[in-house]
Amino acid sequence: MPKIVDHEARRRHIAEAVHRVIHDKGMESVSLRVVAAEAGMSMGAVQYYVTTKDQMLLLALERIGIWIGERVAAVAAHQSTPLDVLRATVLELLPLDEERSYLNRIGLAFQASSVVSEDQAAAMRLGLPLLLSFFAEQIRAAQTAGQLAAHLDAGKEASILYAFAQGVVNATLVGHYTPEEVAALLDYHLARLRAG
Amino acid sequence: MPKIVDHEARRRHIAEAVHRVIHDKGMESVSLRVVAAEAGMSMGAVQYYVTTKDQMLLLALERIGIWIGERVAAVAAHQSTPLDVLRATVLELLPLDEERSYLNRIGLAFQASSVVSEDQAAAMRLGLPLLLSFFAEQIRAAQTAGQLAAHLDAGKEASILYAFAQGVVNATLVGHYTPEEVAALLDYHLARLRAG
DNA sequence: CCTTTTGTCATACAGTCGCATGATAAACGA
DNA sequence: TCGTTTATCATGCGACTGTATGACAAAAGG
Repeated sequence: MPKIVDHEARRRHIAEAVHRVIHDKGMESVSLRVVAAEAGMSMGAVQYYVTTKDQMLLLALERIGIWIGERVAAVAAHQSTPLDVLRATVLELLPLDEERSYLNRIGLAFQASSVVSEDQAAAMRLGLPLLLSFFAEQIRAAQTAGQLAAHLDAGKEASILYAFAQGVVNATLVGHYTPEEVAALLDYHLARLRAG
Repeated sequence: MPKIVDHEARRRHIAEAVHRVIHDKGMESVSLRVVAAEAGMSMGAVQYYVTTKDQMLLLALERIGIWIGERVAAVAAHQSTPLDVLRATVLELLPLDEERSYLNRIGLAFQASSVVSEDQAAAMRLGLPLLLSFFAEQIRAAQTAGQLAAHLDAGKEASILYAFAQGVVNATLVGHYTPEEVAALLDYHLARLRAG
């Protein structure tokens, strides 16, 4: 077993163990020992790939950013019109089923954690502009295709759309909305953008 | 000093110490000892008013809900038209200055914590419908006053407005938006609701 | 064969955690 | 005045924390 080890795979394995711990017991119960147990390895092995707890959390944060990005890209690729892309990608970000709830629970935990850790905040800020500019791009494409009103400010609409999604995530995770209500809200908002 | 003590005041004092700890060092570093030190009292004294850590956090959560509610009510009382009320109360919820950032940092921490604690989630769900129905009420009033388009669904608009606010809070606390951008976004959205 | 590298492990360390307990002092009711 | 209640405090307990260290096994290079 020694010598030849796929470091990338090991790191991903650790990151996913962190994800599961955060999802099941919250950020407060993330510890090297707990994560090691969840990953099925000894504490020393975890320490070999991750020297500090902060680094471990940062690894898990980057990993989930990549994961979400891949999911969004995959969903976007299956749509035909810009408006469909927009709607589908926003839906992908909302906690409408178990897997998306899983991602959003972890995301919200890191959101709060980032307020206190500048390293994590910096990692969070990396993905955000990408998503916002992607949204804005789709809005502009939908405008030229006649799917959305031409007078909309694509940049501001993208920001509002993303903020709306994040806010809905918060409310839904504390149990305020059902998936049906969430989808209805999004469609109501998007319909508003169609008419001139 | 013994015997006659204002329990309400003591509890508020403890809750505010919890708030400061959460704001400065995050939810993870909330402990009975740290809070006691922050409150300037011994750990035993804290335990006398709060038997468990979870109870202490719940106290701090309820207290901040009350605080935000009072602030919103106070701001709303100083406005003349329904649309002004709406705009002013949403602005009050956003991290546009140090005090509102303070409140929102703590709020976001509890938002994440509530995902894992059902007690806290229940407390969170108490205030939410009140705010949403208040928003909806103001929207309807603005509609009858001719300030907002009559065809809007007041309930859905209220939900979207609140979700937008929460989402903007998240992004701003991570350092993505400046206060000016936040205010511009809100005004852009509200302006959209004016025209028919 | 021997040495070096790579990976894993158990353990030690000082510190903190939540919670429980018993002592103590101040003010009230009798 | 005396006991009771109210409030505060210091301290102990076992468990857990993040990090550091040294031993050790398996493969690779000489």
